[in-house]
Amino acid sequence: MNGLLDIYRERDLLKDATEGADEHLAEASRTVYIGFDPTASSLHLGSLVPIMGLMHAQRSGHTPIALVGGGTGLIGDPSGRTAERQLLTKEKAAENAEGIRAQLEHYLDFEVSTNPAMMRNNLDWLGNLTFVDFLRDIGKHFSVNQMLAKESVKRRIEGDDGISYTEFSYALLQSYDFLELYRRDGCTVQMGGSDQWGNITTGTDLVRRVGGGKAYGAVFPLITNASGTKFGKSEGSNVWLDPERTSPFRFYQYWINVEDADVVRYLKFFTLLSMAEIAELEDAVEREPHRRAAQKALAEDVTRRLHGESGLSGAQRATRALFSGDIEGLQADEVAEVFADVPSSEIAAEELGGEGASLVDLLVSSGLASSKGDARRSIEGGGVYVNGVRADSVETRVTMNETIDGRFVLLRKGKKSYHLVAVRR
RNA sequence: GGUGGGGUACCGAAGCGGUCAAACGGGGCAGACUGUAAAUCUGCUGGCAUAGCCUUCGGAGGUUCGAAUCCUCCCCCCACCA
Repeated sequence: MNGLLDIYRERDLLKDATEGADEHLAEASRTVYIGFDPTASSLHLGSLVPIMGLMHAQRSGHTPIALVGGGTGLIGDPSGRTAERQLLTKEKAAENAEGIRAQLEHYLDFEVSTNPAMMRNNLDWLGNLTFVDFLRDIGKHFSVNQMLAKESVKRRIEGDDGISYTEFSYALLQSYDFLELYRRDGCTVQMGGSDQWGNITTGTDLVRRVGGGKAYGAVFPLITNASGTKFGKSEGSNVWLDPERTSPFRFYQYWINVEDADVVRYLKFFTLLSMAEIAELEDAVEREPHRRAAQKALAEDVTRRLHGESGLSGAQRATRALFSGDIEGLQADEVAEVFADVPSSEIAAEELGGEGASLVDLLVSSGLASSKGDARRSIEGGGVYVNGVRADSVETRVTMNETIDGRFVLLRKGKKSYHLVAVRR
């Protein structure tokens, strides 16, 4: 029997696992959990590996639990803050949990009768926990000596930054989560990113000591880029799963732009394509890299899963129009449709009358430039296009003559940043 | 509480009375080359009314013709000691 961990291994998704986890997961259907941080109402790409981990687990017959840290999220990382830390209200935490659940539904099945996915919020038990109870029931079972030996703690103590008591205690709270899930849902396995290894093993210890049962842990590798930049960031900001925050078009583009050196690993991580299919794509990267078959397959699969067939086709239409066709030939209606996904703003028709509006101002108001100076520098560097035509002067003004059917002006900065200005009458 | 070392632009890090909007590296943005890739090369990277002006070097005062640089007080961080 092929266990869950073998599936992870095959896809390079397993960094480490506790003793006996292999057999435990191969023998029978188990309940496994991963924690997600609910500081925002949306997850981003950093959570995609754990999500895929749960997805594989459910597909192999296990019951996945997504735990949102409504309680632990409150104390998270206290360093580097000067402003008063705004505590999440219970309502806000619940609201964020709802948003996260909606996103997880694209990956996990909450309805299936045999092993439906579940959501839990640790605020349910941490919220009522008193400090004294915590010290008596949980703290008692931890040895400070052992905790100091944990890699994550040791590094902080030896480093220049030190570690606060709050953060030091974080591992205990996370361990307590595991214990609660073990008691409530019979959960025996916790998974997470490799940075969670210390917290996870601390949890398995607690379950053994207090719960009297066996518990296991497994961690996924940290995802890196071949070029050393941060995975999951596009132009410096997070790529979100929420279409309101990251449009399907941008999401699709993120994957299309994955470099050759990463694409095969990402196919293993983020799609369910078989190893044979991936091997074929790997071969294609080798033989005819310019076709970028692997990037396209990756972008297609990942976008379809999250944004559905219509989200995918919209993204592809926009991509075709932007990168292979010339937009000059498009009708206004087509422009509107194709760029539905692209950031847009409005401008009053009067502003384009007569002399028109200055391109510099438009770049600033559209957000393509952060200041007028920035806008000027971009134009001087030859990186700004109006309706696909390079702007050659910082004095350029945009008038009604430049609009597409009097309805739109398409601004572009560099190769990939677009902004559609709609004319309001 | 004591002693010592620090707080400089997105990050790291120079500068230690004028030539400082502040070296250098990283990151970011743009251009060239390409395959919407990587690597490489080039330019830019506080704001504005851009040959000029304004606001920045933890905070507030002060000395000086002139301060990131000197003085005073305060705040914060780190290490060691208690």
